[in-house]
Amino acid sequence: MHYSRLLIPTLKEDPAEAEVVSHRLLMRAAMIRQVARGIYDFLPLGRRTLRKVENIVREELNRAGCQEVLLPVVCPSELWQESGRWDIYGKELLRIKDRNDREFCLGPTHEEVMTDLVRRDVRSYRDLPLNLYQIQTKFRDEIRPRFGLMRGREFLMKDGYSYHTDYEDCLREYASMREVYGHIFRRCGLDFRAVEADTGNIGGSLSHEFQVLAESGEDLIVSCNRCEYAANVEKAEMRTVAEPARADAPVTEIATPGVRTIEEVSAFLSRPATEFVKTLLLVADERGVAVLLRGDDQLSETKLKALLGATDLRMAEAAEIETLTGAPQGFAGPVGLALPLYADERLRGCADMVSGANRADTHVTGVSQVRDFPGVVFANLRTAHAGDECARCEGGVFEEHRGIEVGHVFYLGKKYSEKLRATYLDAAGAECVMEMGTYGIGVSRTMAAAVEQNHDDKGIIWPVSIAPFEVMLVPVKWDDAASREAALRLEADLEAAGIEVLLDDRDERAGVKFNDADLLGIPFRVTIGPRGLAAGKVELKARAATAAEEIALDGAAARIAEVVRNAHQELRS
RNA sequence: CGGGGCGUGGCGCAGUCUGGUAGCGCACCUGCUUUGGGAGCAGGGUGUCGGAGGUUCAAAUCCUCUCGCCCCGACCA
Repeated sequence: MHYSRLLIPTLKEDPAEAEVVSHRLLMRAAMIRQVARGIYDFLPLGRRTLRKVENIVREELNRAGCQEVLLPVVCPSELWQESGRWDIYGKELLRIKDRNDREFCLGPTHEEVMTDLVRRDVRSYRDLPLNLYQIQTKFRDEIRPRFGLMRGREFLMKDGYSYHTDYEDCLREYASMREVYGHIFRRCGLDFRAVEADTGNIGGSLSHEFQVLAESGEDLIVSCNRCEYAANVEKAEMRTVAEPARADAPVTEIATPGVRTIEEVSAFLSRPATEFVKTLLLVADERGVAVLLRGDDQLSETKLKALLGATDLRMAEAAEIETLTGAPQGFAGPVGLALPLYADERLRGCADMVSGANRADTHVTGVSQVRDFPGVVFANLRTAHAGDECARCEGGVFEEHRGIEVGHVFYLGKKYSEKLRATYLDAAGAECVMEMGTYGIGVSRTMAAAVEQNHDDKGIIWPVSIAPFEVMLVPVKWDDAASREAALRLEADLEAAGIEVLLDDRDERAGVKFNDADLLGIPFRVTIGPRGLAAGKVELKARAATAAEEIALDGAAARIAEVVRNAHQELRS
């Protein structure tokens, strides 16, 4: 392919709105353009990379026995009414009406539609198991789209759903998908972790997220340095290490006018945050509860929600706090608080702590758990951090990473199949509800994650498996007949060898070509110039490498093709 | 939804406070010179100043409304 024939309007300057590396570089390298908030065009190069990711996904899934289908973008509300999600999904679900005033939504996920397909056409246990997937544009009207392709409203997603006769078979498929996802992301050249995750609103009880490690990631995860355990910090199970108990002290009230936050009170009293009981007021399914944490810990709402079995959980508003505690925000404490109390394990048996007094402008010191607030339910409620001890092994310690969630696998059970009556007849002729699993991959997000992980200050460094082209030919003097001839021949030879080649046939200065080549990030660059040709040589440089290698023009195509194949091979091992 | 910011040529921005002929850099077009890491000179085209309304002799600039985009928060596959 010749550069001048492709639409590649690279940008010399950073677009003002791009915050993160992938957004900036994908824009500058002319792979994407924003059309509206969270909605993007894919230009030719971007389309090619997206297609590469798609094809890796497709190949690996097909190999694992999954079948590709294509479901509609516009989905009738009836199915969503049936599952009950029409009313609970909220504003993220973009709802539209047709000319007859019938309600539809743009599919943000397709459990309903896929299950509808299956329930209509699958009758017998003989037809199961079944794993169907599609690669299709999704729309979620996110409150706050950001970071380019990382959190768009419209995005390309692979979503798959599996149907089984029983739990064991569903778990087998779940494990298989987990493994396949590993192959997929390895082939995409990504450094990632499969982490245990919360199942959120989708429901179900078993879930792994595939997190690409990157500073710009929106998720925080911990992984054990000793065993395989890795989890979202919201979910991670860690040990509570016993602290040396401090001596009891009498409860003493202290005037703290206008001093509210842990930081403020800590500074005011000159005592560390570790000696504070932080009291948070929340509303769980319309019911007020108080959660106690050590001053320096953060609540994991995920863990609390799981503990309470609540479907709706939110922080109390200022007015509600006054009603619940009798004091303005910033002065709540466990002593004498007439609410259900849930405390993080770390507070078990603590003594001589500081907390709010449930009275305006007043705190108390000398609070002891056993003596002053014995009636609490203890649980692991705090967010995990680096340095916490792993609960799954002996002696392991957590490391902390930021991650970009590019894939998830969920065991769903019968949540949707029951509501939508997806049933089959077993060998005995009895009607049974199917077991389900659901498996997603953010295809466009994976593309962004790859850039987050593979770039330098000059541009993108695509892993060869998802690069828009494998080799870029850069004749530094396009108007030099010998250079041109050598470049065209090399292009033909490489293409004959099945290599995807981008030939920069622009009549530009060398500097411009090199800079664009670095920006586009095509993994191998071959520089062709009069200087080298005089000696029968061209220059081969890996985008990721600093040094170039001189190779003989004679046999160059074979040599380059080999290097490219090796690079592919490395991602498969 | 709350807080903050920004909309001026394709891109990046100045000009707005203090109203008075709409600018700069890059890109683009033409010519000459140049040519292995974003060339030089000369010439050229490019704008409903996001939109609507208002104030004024006069509005990019002041006022009101509105739309879009970005950031922070709440929220969330």
